[in-house]
Amino acid sequence: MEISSRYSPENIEQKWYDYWMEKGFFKGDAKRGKSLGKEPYCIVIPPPNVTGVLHMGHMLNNTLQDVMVRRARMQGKEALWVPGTDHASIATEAKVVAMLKEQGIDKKDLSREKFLEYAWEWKEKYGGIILSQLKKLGASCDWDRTRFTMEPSLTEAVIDVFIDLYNKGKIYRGIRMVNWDPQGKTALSDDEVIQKENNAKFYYVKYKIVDSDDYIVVATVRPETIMGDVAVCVNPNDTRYTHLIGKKCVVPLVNREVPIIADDYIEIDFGTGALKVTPAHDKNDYAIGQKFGLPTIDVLNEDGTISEAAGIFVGMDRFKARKAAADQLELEGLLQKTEEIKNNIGTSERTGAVVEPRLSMQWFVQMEELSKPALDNVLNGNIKFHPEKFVNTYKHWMENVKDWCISRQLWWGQRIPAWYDDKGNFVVAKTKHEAQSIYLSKYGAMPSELKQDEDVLDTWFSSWLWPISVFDGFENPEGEDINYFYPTNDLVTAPEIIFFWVARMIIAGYEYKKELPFSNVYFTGIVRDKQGRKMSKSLGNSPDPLHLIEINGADAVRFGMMVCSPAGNDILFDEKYIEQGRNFCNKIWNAYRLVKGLTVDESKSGQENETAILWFNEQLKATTLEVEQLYSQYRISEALMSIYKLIWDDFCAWYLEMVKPTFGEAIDAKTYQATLDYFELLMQLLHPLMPFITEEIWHGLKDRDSEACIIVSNYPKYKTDVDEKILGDARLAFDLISQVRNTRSSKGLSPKEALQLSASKTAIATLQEFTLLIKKLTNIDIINETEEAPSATAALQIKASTWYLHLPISATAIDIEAVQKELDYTLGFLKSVDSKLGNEKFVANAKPELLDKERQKKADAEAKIISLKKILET
RNA sequence: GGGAGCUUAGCUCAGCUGGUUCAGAGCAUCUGCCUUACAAGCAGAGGGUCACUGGUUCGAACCCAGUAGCUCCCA
Repeated sequence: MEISSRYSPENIEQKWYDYWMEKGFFKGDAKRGKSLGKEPYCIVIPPPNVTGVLHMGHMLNNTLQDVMVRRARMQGKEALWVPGTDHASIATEAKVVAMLKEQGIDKKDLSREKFLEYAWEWKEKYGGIILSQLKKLGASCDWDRTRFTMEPSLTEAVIDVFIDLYNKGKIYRGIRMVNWDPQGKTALSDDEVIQKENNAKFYYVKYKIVDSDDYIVVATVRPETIMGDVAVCVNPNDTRYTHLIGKKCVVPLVNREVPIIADDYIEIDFGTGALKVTPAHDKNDYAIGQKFGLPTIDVLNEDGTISEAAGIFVGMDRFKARKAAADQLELEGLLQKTEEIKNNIGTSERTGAVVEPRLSMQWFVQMEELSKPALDNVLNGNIKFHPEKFVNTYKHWMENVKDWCISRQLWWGQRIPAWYDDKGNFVVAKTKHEAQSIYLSKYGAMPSELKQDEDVLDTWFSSWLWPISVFDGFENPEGEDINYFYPTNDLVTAPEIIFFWVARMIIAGYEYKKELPFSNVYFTGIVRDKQGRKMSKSLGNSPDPLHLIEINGADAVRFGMMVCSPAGNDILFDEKYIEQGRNFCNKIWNAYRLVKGLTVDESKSGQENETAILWFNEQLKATTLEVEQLYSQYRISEALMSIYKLIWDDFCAWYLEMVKPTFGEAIDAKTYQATLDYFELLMQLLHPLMPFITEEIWHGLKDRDSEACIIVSNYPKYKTDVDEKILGDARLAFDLISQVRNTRSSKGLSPKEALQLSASKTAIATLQEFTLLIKKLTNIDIINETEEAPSATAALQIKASTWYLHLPISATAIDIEAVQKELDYTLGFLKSVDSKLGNEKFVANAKPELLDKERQKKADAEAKIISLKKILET
């Protein structure tokens, strides 16, 4: 069989993905799981935004989920990974509006129904892109279960939950200062607002004191809101202004007389110490307004233009109005000065527009009580966060949780099930019909007309139900799936949505299932470029993941993502990592070529390979256990690195070199079988991380039944303890081997020239099992027994014993300096051990095991010193 | 302004309850090799006052305090 010396993933990956799909290996089945008594293992995907295309963050996130679910599947659990997307109200609506605009259609000219038709059309066309991209990555989702937050069952769940919470008094409607996105023309929750540093100007504006020629100067960054001023506020302890408190001043531009009030909220040192109070346009001002019973004058329209109420600049955009107001003030001589400053402004996560604090009537969820069990169960460890540090963040947020604004002034989403009469009375009900009967019983008369709320619910109000709603757990609380797969096991997500989503899912879990939605939350890092910048479309610093897969193969890309992503740390992505993955694939592939190219000779005993086989078995066992440990701590990158080294160093560099027959020779059957078995186990160990190449090789190694695939094979597992003795001996043998090779290379001796070794009887005895291997791997033909240092040799120090490599006369010069250095180090080391052992407090306080260890160190060091001195004497 | 976290080789990170044969890994760098599985490879090598300053301790990269720098979250 001719196999290429380079691994080419292109055909292999598609082939196996199709095959897995055809065989239905990705399916999770509650009935099957239950009847076979299997443990369920479930992940629900953090539903990607339906408008999204695959980016590096998705790659990282979904590779991790795939690793976990594949491993669970191989461990014999009934594994299920539920895929899906969310409807992303704002983002999708913005996309659809933009698309319509290109076609010359204005949203304003469309009815709600017509608009939604377009939106659904758009969703059908583009909404599945991201999921199909995940398939290229190898994601083993149960695609038949793909859910969407706006499909009927999930929508019904949202509406039912809204009604339920309303009836429990947990949802209310009220006028609040909300974050307003003037571009999306909708309210946003606090979490959808991103603070950005901004260069702004402080305008120092003179407010004339009534009945006086005096002025009070107010510093503001927002002169366009002056028309909404209803007071000027100073700190009562600010002696500069004490005489003005209680007087009135004149608001410039509109010449309105307003009071000068005092409150200790004002920071004396900030600006001029005098604050203009604009309750309609600032959260803190609003609070002051409430406290002092001041009116509110809303000078902005919903699109961010100046409103009628302002009296001037009506219809002008807010930023233009800022300039206009400043110019006007300047003209009137009321602008004392300006000053450049840096401040933070809120921007909309979705549209990027500068968010406007705005008073409006919105729906809210009362969070304080609802969040209690969600906080408790994270703090007590029922739900674990990885890394743990996020518990702090979570705790802080939950202890200061604010009510959640859930209404959005959009059409794409679940419409709020509230019904209004023409007087503004309302009832909450699932249908108009029900609304009418509730209305009747509530208000004692039939309404002339009931109109449903125009607004829809926040997308996260759908997503927080996701772990329940994907199993139709609201519709059918006793359903087979929800009972079997809920609570789910692991959630993998980005820390930036810990509040948006993770916290709220936990809340919903306890509210509606009286139980946690998942046991573990793994927070990934943010994918950055190697300069540490967040990857983003606008920076253009994000590679196209599909292109990367095309060029390098999904396995290499997965390797690259996993190897540089320690839990919870941001990852500084560099294509070098993918190259490393590609090289790794090639390494595995060539090992496979070697093994497949061997011819077997049944007549050979293979006795010389016994040690190699025994040793590798223990090494494989040890690493498998270590990997198990690492997985349980969610240290995926370290698990991968352990497997990498096991395959590359232990298997390829040591084991295969040990058992490889000399050129042209055949291998014995027993060793060949052991090698195939090991290779198979290695592939299984690696499969969750690199699914395609492992499946390919696994099939190539042995003849398989048609149903057998690595993806559903049994994950390597060991019950017996590791034989530390053979691992320790192997380390010594490897040390000796590399020292021999090293000496050869430093003396310029060809590896082809056979040499001899000498060592004491005891030294040889320690490595008895490995002598054949040592000879083979270093091209040594004879090992002599000697108690004295032979001449014309290089001394190799292996722990406490010395080995002598016989050299041709031309290369006999001993590196005295190196030996002396070694001796000095060892003497120093012995001294520190001695001083420790001579220290009464140490001997009294240290644990007995530690004492033994120190005594052993002492003995070893002493032996080493003796042999080093001997070398120097000769 | 409040809170959390980070600072270990050129880079990305390990280093679990303090104990020098633990200062480590991968990548990168350098040297020598196309040695019949693999140059996407093999054999070697160099590289760190564990941010800084004090303290606790028989002993500190690890614990404590302070300083500096960086990051994130909240206002």
